[in-house]
Amino acid sequence: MSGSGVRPGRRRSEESRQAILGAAFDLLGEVGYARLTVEGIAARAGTGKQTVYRWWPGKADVLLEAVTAYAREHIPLPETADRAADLRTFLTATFAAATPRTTDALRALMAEAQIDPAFGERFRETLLHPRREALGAVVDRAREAGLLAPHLTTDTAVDLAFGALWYRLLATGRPLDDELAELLTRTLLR
Amino acid sequence: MSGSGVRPGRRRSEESRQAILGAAFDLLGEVGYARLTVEGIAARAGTGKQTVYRWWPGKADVLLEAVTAYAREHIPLPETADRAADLRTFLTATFAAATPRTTDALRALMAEAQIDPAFGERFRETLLHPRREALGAVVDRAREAGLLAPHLTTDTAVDLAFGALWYRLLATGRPLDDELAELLTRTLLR
Amino acid sequence: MSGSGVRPGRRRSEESRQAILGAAFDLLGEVGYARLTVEGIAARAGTGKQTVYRWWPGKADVLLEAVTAYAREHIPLPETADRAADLRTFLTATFAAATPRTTDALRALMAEAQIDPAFGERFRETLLHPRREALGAVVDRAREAGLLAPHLTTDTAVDLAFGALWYRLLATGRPLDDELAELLTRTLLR
Amino acid sequence: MSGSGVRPGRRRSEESRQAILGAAFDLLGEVGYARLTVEGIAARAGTGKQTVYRWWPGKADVLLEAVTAYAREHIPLPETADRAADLRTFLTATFAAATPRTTDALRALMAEAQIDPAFGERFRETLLHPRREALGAVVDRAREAGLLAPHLTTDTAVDLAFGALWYRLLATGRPLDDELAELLTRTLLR
DNA sequence: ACCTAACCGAGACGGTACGTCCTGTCTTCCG
DNA sequence: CGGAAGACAGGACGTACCGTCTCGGTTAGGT
Repeated sequence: MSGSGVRPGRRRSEESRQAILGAAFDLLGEVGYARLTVEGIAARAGTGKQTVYRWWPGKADVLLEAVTAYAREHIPLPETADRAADLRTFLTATFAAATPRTTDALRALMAEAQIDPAFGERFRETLLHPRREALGAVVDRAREAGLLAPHLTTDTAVDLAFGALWYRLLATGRPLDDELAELLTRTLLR
Repeated sequence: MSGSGVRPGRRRSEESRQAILGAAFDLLGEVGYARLTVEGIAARAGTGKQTVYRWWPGKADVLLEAVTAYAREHIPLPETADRAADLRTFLTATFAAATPRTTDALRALMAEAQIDPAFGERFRETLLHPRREALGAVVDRAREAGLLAPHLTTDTAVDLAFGALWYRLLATGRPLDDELAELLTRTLLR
Repeated sequence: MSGSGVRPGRRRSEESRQAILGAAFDLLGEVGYARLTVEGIAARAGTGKQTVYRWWPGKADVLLEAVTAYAREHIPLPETADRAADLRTFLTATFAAATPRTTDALRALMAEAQIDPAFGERFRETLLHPRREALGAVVDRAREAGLLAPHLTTDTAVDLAFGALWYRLLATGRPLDDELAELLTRTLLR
Repeated sequence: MSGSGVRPGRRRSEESRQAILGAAFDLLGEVGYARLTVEGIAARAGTGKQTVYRWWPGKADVLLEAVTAYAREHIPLPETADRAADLRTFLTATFAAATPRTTDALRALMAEAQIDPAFGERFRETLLHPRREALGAVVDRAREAGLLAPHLTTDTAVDLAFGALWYRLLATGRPLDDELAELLTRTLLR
């Protein structure tokens, strides 16, 4: 019997998984990434340290999972007849997802990606590339309609948009608002 | 005048200072920022740990000093009659300064700035702001000549240029080449 | 019943405990107390420093445990009909336990007890008091038989005996031999 | 030939010497021997560290000088016709010199003597031996008068007296009072 | 009056060890 | 057999002192 993929033993506790993701996110807001520890996450979640290490390589990957789940839910991929508006909509929605809490997480993840190359790879694969693909699709549709500025390739256009986004996130703290979305749209399209 | 600035006691050792900056830079290349330690820097430099901590808060500030010294020496501020060419020249020189070794240091510093807010403040003050000021001056002179794209403010233009620079540095690894400098120039100036 | 004393989690490693006690004792003989360090003990024992600090407050307490174990095993409490002989026997056995290696440890412990009052309290409670009690019992039995010198109380007699012992240990280096045991016996009893 | 020991140059500052001895003694009382540091002594005395190290090997030797000066001044060597009374007088005066402040210093010195063998040698030579000589002289005069207990040598008698003294100082904290002086006199003389 | 020598306070230097914190792994018992 | 509890080996942290080495400046002969 035992059948298909059903293995013996206790199943992974969905409750623990949620508790760990939540604890990591909460603690990040409370103490900051520098003082966020796996021990602290486990303690807050009411689990053992091993339960964290069993499912994630370290604290950064816990946050990464928390953030990607959030992004998957909150950022749509617009596809209407007005391809210029689609771009503006995408950027506005992307910026709107950058709440103070997700902002903290994103900055921490980008930092960790610089420090730990192996995590950097996972970070790019899991979060950065999918976002590039999404924006790239919107930009491509604009180009097909002849709206893209002629000296820009898709990749470079994406670099400019996400460059501005991350630069404000990481370096200046200037807001990710509708004004920036509008400005980027005009810069990329014309 | 004023005087009295002469304090008693042994002077700071310039030899140790140089040895520490050099050791930090070398070790960063050899083992990466994650495994760069103050202990390691001191050992390599042939100094005591306390001599590092006496003059710098931590390993990030050592690297910051090493990098700012480099930037001060290698990036000129062009001021010719051709204000469009000045922008292209500035960006090209900036990108050319991003050698593999300085690139590693910059990525580490930006990462540390996210993780340690106090260092972040010093990083912005010491490295980011001066670079923004420099590019801002070049952009301003272009605007005075009516060359800047009309929908761009100086700050936003700087955001776009440095955004692209840092995004490629931190996220994609795409090259900082003359092509990018040319493209940015055309995007900003129109 | 028996109550709940069973906790989850890994048990204390008896192997590490023994290794630490042994390493401390060996290193004391090799380098002396001044250059005996917790780091050295842990390294020699093949454990982490934290495993020492988890169970002992510092290097002195490690030695104290090693010495008390030794004393417990090697010094009997004689109780025969000849109460004068009992005293002589007790002193002789006590002196015989002062091998070069235990002597080193005892001198270090007495020194540390002077320097660190909190350790001093533990030292008295763990090693000094029990030894006083033991000798006190022998002296008491002698007094009940009318053998004790009339002007001596039990406490004072004990002070004289242990005073001579420790003074030779700490100050003069003169031997703790049978002659001293005999002489103390005659001085205390008569 | 030239003159004996007359050298050119600035003379040793008696003021600094006194300030250092006083600072060491005061700080010992305030913070205890464990937290007494050469840096602290120099700072309190208003001198440089080098001035301490120029004249003393370390903090223990500073205290040793302070204590021996005290002993030299306060403990007489009685020499009357009543040789039994002389012994009692000597012990009483010795015990009286053990004020709380000198007691702290003596305990610290004996501790340091165990830990640092080189200092131990200086300690014995400077403080312990002279005191033994003094008591030995008194005991010898008693023996010449036929007053010493017959089974005691001079050395052993001195061991018993100083043994009780140091044992109470280091181990039990019981008082060094006239009762102990009287009791030792009776025990040694018979 | 200058020279040279030894001292002085101050404080940076190369080092060592401290005691703490966290990592990632490993037992142990419970459900 | 997953999971909590928690001990384990390892290693960096930032601090405190050690004893030494410059500094500029003072105080004394010797010439």
